[in-house]
Amino acid sequence: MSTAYALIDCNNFYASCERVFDPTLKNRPLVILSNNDGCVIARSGEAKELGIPMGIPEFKARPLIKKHNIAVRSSNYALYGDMSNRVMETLRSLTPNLEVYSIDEAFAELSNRLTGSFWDYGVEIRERVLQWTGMPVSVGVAPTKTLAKIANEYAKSTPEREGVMVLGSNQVIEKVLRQTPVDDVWGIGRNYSKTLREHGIETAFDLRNQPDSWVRKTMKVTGLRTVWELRGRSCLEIDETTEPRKGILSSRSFGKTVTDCRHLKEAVASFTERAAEKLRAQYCVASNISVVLVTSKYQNPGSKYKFGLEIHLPNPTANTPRLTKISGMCVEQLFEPGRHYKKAWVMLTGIIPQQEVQRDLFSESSYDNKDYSLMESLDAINQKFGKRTMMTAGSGIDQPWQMKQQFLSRRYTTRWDELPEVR
DNA sequence: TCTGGGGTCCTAGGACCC
DNA sequence: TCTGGGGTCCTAGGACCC
Repeated sequence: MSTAYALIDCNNFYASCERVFDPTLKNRPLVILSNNDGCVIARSGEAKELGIPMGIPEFKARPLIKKHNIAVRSSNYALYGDMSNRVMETLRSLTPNLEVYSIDEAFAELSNRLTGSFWDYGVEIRERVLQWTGMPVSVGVAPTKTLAKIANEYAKSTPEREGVMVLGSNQVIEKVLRQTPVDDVWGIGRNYSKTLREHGIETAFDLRNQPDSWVRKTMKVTGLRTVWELRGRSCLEIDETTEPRKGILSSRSFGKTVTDCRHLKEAVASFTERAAEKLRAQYCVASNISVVLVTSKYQNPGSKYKFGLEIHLPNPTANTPRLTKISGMCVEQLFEPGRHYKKAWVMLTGIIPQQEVQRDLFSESSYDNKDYSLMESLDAINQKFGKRTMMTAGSGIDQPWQMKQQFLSRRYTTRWDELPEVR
């Protein structure tokens, strides 16, 4: 193996973050709920063993939670985001070629190492991250990213591996692929795995042995890449760049259903505010904004429950008041009395770097220097004094639609007033 | 009663151009 | 009856990821 990829993945990331700052949670089963406390989105190892499934609605899990005295937390993204940065910085101290793939995983490219030393490298990563951040991680090493994912999974589920697995020789790869259910392969989701199983393809090993033409036909080029990667031919490279996002979405379910237009406009205004903030954080402007209002899809199954509108902005902008005004007009058009709204979202697309904006000489509404410095001060104030210190009046003060967060832990690392205390 | 919030890539098909 | 051949751009929708 001359070039190899490592996948470093935090174990039960959200649960581990909570534990770093609250030792009473050690060894106790723990679940983390989605925004709005709707579903279980993360579980500690103990909670998994007790049979709490991923994604289950909280009310369905409640009997088990009671029975086993499982600890419950609302998701605390301020805390998780900060912990994630610490882990990634630690990884960068050990490997220059790092691709941060998600909040809790990163790929590293390892060139010119001897097979023997991959294992040592994995152990070193684990030890350093644990020591510097308190976060347990697992490491999988293999000739391709797809195989590194599988190696990582194997390291996690096989305690004897002590959190590190190297897939080097063909014999070992084959043995592990035979044990890997096809739906555990990266890139194979619910739909494809159903199709594959209908064709008698049960394991990663079976999938690897399918002819290219059939794979291409049933799973398109992305599927073919997956199969080649399983065969050890690398098709996916390390991507270290952080390109600007192509779309920025801000959405929330409401704490309780919203039926009046004013509150709906407030909610959408505040989502617009957040989206615009993200947009400016990457020094970009948007050329389109779309607003979607959502009612319950469970209430009248099959009937329409999403109502959306997209507006093209002749002059791309990142100006919050301007965007808020447009999204408010969308709400007015979409709103129908009598509907019970559960959720809304605001999406910004057609995103281009600020400097590349075509100036429109005859219009005052382009994103000019005055706009820019106003927004810059707004962001600076909110960063210094906390979110929503300054906001547009349209986003409402009382915000009755705010999400439920009954079990929120403190933002230990990002708020002075919520630092952990030692007695 | 109660069901998350972000993202990516690919493809097909239509509009439109020369 | 016969009815070009190529291209681009955009959108909607479907698949996937964490």
